[in-house]
Amino acid sequence: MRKKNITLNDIAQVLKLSKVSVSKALRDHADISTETKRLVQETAAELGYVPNYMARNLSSQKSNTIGLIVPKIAHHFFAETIESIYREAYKKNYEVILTVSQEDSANEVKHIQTLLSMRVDGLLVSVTEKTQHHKIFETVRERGVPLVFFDRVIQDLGFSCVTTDDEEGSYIAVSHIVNAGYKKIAHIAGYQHTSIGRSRLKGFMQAMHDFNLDIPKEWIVEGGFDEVSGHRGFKKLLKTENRPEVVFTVTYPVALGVIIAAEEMGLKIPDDIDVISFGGSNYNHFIKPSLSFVEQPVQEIAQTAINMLFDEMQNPDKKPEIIKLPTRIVLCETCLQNFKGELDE
Amino acid sequence: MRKKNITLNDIAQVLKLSKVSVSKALRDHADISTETKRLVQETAAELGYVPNYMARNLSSQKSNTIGLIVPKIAHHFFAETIESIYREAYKKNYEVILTVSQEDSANEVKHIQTLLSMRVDGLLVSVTEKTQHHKIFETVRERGVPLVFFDRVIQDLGFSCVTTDDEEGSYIAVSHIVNAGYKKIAHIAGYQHTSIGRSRLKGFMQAMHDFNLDIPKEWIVEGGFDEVSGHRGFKKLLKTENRPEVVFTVTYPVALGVIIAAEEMGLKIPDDIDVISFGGSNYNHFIKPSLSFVEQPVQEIAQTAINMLFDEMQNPDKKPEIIKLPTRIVLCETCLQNFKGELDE
DNA sequence: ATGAAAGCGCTAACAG
DNA sequence: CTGTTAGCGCTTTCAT
Repeated sequence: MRKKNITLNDIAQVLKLSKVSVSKALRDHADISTETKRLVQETAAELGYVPNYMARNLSSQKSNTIGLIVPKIAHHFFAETIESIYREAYKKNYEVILTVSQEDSANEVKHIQTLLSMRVDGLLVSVTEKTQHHKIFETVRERGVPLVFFDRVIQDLGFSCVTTDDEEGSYIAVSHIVNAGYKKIAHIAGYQHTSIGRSRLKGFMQAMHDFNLDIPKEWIVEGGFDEVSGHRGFKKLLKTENRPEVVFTVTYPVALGVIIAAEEMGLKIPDDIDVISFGGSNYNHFIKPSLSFVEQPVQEIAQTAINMLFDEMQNPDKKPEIIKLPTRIVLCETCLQNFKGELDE
Repeated sequence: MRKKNITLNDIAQVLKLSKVSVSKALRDHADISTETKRLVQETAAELGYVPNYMARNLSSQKSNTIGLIVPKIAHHFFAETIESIYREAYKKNYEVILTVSQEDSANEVKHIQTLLSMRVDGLLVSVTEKTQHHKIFETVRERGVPLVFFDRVIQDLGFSCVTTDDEEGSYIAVSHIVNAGYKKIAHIAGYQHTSIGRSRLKGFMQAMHDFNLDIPKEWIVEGGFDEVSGHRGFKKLLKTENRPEVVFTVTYPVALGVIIAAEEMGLKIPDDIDVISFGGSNYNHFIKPSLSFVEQPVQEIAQTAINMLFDEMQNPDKKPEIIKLPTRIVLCETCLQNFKGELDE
């Protein structure tokens, strides 16, 4: 027995106006007298009028929504990013349609199609750790829907990208590790078909090279971005004869995997083996030992990405930009120093 | 220079069919011959046709979306719940529109209005810790939009509710604490205008009563659900002469606040004062000491809630149900026992 | 098996 | 300032 929805016409009839005037009044259009506006607003409220966005959007040819695609939610970086994006979008009176690919690129494709069908005004995407086929993004390009990649990006597609300066971040991490007195440094890296996997490894290599440090092949292990990958990677790493003194992980969850693996193997962190990670977590203070890490500018990434998207929505001919935001290192209980008494000077 | 969107008509013209037939063919309607269907699907793909959901929904009077409102995302319970809800919705080919109230009931109202405007087919909501005015929910009722509350619910509004069995969970927690040998038990409780705040306190009181334990007034501190509240609550609790031996917190983040406060005061957990919480976290294994806690059936809540919602969407006259899902206790490094050598038997 | 007509609720363009 | 006329792209009867 659901009540029929009130429409513009219903209000118009009550007030003996045309629905156009009502529509205008409701949207505070300059055409309408203050008096009529008041009247319309009042009766709309009385009748419990709820505008129908589907109709509004269909006729105005814009949806006032942006589509957001992330690989997962229950992850510090994405949870924070999503919250920031929602906040920014609300400020500009946009609605966000969030979809979760669950690290599955088939889902990703499906979601982009859905979002296109919904006629979102723009797209914000962070790709899965498996995304390889770029055909769907060409479709997006063809439809002329503005898109901005963030964090996990695909650079050569002609879309704007906002990321952490991953390369520099890794470089900073290695510099710090070296300063702490280590020479035998391993890297549990991300998949090399992903942007962050590649850039973080690249910064690592560059730094190692600049510091004249050896990089035995076994000290670089490639994998995903989650705990399981960290666990697996660490075990693999410790199988070799030539053990590293410290492990730099591509993400925080990977470092967590390392902690578990180390515990299983009876290794104490940071005494037996030390750890530092790319990316932190809001509960890092609570874990023992709390990890030193390269901090990503989470808020800034979200804000920059959505602002760029809005820019492109307003100006479709805007040239795509690649933006890399700087990191800083946060020191906690790991990788403090390895001098066992010797001083830095 | 964005390309014009392909419509049904475009396909129809190419194929010299009517748009009706094309529409039917695309939706695999029984009216259409297999041959024509194939033809239509092919050219649709060729032309890069993307259906316009706004138009489809406007004309079919349903949106195939459900609205989801949560107080925050970056919180273990909600992050997990949201992921589950998305998964379930995708299975049934529904899209989810997530909105975040940020614990602000004005936002909550605004979001519900937006969601109603979007003509979502159903609503899934967990209210803010401040929600007091229920007028908006009456609006939802009047519009006949199915709604299911989950976790943070409002019971007396005639909507279905799915929650943890909070009362029982608290009871179990206290039972366990007593078994561990404690008698002086405090509770950092949630706001008493919230469902979970009330139920968790109620279970606590009942258990204390059944075990014939004293509850000095100062041992019950009321507040919010976040770290800050825990921190504040603990400090307040420890000001009294008569210190409790153990603190039972209304949420996991509150327990984290307690940990910080205890650390600041130089108190060791669990030796100087012990802690147990309602609700856990996926990183609990990593913190020291890892907390024992009452585990909420996160997945089940999400699944039950969304299934009930789908039921109500299909059968609008279905009676609302109140469902409480059982908890279990998870023992980690706190609240293990307080016998200092004495055995349990 | 196919299509013509009507309409979902709204906004835009143009007149008065 | 107010209203008329046309759609937006699709689905739903109801004919044929």
